[in-house]
Amino acid sequence: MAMPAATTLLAWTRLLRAADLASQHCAATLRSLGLPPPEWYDVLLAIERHGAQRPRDLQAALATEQYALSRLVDRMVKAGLLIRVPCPDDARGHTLHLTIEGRAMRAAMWPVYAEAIEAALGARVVEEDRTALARLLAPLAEPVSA
Amino acid sequence: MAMPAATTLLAWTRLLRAADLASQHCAATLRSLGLPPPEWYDVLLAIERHGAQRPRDLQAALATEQYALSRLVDRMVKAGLLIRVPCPDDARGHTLHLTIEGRAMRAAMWPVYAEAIEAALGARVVEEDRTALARLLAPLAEPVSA
DNA sequence: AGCCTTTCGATGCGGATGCATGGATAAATC
DNA sequence: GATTTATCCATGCATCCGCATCGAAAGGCT
Repeated sequence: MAMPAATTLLAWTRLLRAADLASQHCAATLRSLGLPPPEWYDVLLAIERHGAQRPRDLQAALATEQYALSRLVDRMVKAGLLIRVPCPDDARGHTLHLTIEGRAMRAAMWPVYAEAIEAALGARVVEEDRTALARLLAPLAEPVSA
Repeated sequence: MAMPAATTLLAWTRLLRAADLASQHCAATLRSLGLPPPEWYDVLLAIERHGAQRPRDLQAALATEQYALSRLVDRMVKAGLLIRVPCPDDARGHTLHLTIEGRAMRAAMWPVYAEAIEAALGARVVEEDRTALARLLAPLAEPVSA
């Protein structure tokens, strides 16, 4: 029942609040322009960068839950941005490919996403402090058990 | 369509990931012991500290959405931790009071919550860095428009 | 007083999440 | 090669969230 240090509590509340505000701002900005939420961008980008992938690989890369990704892919397939192609050497799985529309959507989202990130973070913290922030957050961006 | 600086993107991803991991760890720890989620603690603490309050005050203090708080209070009332008392000078509203059980629940949650925070943050970042982190996150813990 | 605007809090509805589980295939073990 | 175990992905179910909106009561204005 050790009471955490005051600095721990302060850092804790600010960390959670800052991340919440930032992601909210970003999601709201995309939404206000009729664009899909940030997660969609992350999926589209991952596939565009590293080629067609299987769900389990995306799952690891994006640090998302298995069922959450499964349903996210469902929605993106339904929206015509992704297609599921049966995996030749593993009948359990499939690979996820971008459609033309998927590629176009990623391109359309980027300027908006980038602008939102800039507004939420870049424009509010100077370069030097962003570097320090990234360094301090590095250990926290790894799983707790590790 | 300005591309954010590399340091901005790095800080961005780490911020979101760190907060997600931290809050996940905390929620999972409470849940594994059959305790309510962190938001419940925040409500209980706010009322215990500052006395009975109206929803709109809690809403400001906890930075939560109006409808989210409304339903959160519903659940907590149903669980017997809170009661809604009609407001004498404003027939639209009511004040939220802790029950005995509510007080007991807050006390029961604290050691677990504290331990989870310590594990997720306190034990992974030294005092000096926690202070720096809190300072760097300060501007980001304010609404984006401000 | 009578209206208009604002504030307070709840809620219907569609959609997303978390948890657990299921069905199918692949890999390992014997 | 047959049986067990592990992996891959989907899904039923309950809960929770987000958005919009609503009814009721205050507060302002003329």
